Amino acid sequence: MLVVDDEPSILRALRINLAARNFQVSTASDGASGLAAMARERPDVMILDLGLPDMDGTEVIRGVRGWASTPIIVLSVWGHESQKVAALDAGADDYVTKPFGMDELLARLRAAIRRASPAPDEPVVKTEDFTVDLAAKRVTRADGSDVRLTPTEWQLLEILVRNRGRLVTQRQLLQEVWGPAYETESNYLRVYVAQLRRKLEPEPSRPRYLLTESGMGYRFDP
Amino acid sequence: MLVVDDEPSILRALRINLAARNFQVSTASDGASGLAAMARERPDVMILDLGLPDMDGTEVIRGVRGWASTPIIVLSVWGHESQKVAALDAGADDYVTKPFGMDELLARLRAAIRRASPAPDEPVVKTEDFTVDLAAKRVTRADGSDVRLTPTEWQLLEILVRNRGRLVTQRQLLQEVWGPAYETESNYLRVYVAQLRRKLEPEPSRPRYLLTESGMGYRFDP
DNA sequence: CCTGCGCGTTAAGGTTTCATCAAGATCCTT
DNA sequence: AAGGATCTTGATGAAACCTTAACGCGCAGG
Repeated sequence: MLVVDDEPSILRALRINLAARNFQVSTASDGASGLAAMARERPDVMILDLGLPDMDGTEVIRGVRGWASTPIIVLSVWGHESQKVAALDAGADDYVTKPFGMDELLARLRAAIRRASPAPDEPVVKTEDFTVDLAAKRVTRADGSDVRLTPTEWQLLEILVRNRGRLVTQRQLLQEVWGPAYETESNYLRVYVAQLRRKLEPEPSRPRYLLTESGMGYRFDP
Repeated sequence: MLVVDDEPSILRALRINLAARNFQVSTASDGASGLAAMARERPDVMILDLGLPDMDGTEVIRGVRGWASTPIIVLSVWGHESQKVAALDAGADDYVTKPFGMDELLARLRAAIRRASPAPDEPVVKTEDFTVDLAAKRVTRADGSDVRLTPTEWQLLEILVRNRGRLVTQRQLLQEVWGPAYETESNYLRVYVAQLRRKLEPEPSRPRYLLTESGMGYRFDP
């Protein structure tokens, strides 16, 4: 996170408060060095005071918007409404007037960050023989062909893949796929694990990825 | 655009000003009808007054955020800072205190809309048999002829194409096309997917692009 | 050696889900 | 106000899926 402000007191207050929330804070005290820091460090958010000594705040905003869509929160002493409009239309994401409450600023920061990171990238798990894409709900064999999985098969595989390398107990599997009432129906597991092996393993009767831990549960080993 | 406020004077002022800017405005005067209107009309932005007669404003925000990421701008008389924090953390995008300047509100609206419609990464998707142009809302067959799609057909196709390669659950499709109240009407999907196939697939009864994943949803595979 | 247990495998039945068609209801335009 | 397009709704046969039961195998303990 980058804070650009020419008042040392504000800079200090922000640095302390933000650092206390585990934000990585860097600072700049004029527009030019702010833009330079922006290019150098690529922060997640920029907090920008409009009253800078060297250049107009909207110029800084435009300078950033030319190449990045990083959220910009503008900070400013109470000015004319047209100033807010200019800053927002230049590409700012939010506008807070000083004096401001730290809690409000933090909340607006969270909102800006939340908006900017919409894609919690789901992992793609690869093995030598197939690839599991959790986001697309898709399994592809090494030769490129798709594997057709039924809903239950997919649920089961998903749990095992999300816990890859770890042993998952029969109880947990049954509970998450079939519900708490089926905790003891380990028959279901045998049937469905066998189906998954038939579809995924190069040698279904000698499993390499979907391993049985006798008496306990199953493990997916990539 | 949807405005939810219980003060008729504000409602009128906003309606006039927004309509003058060529916004399509619809209104609601309490939380419940606001949520209903949201589901029914799918506006691009929601302007929400926190002081509603029937329910807490943050509840409305959460109600929307449960299924949509439509920008929400909160309007409120000056209150305690914690109110702002609560609204923003519930999922609001911006917070404006009354009395407010119309120009500022409009600028914040523009900012919210700008953020919500990010640069479409790949607005044209091609297959061997047809081309979908998301920006122009147009589908062209390989021989150059246009495909006529009804609004509902287009909405459905758009979601599938935007998520190309990924499985989209029935739930998500129903929610985004027909609204959260239709989550279980999977009949609609069958009818409309069949229509899309009839218009796009070379062999409608043996789909190549619009694939069914039984029990889970549909997938567009280019 | 026999027995019991856990696991793998297979297949049949019953149920759910899907594709397709068509008729009414509704919306929109003329 | 009529007509066409579009959207709902219901019914039907077909396909996919889930459940269940039966049987074989290997292994440990009696």
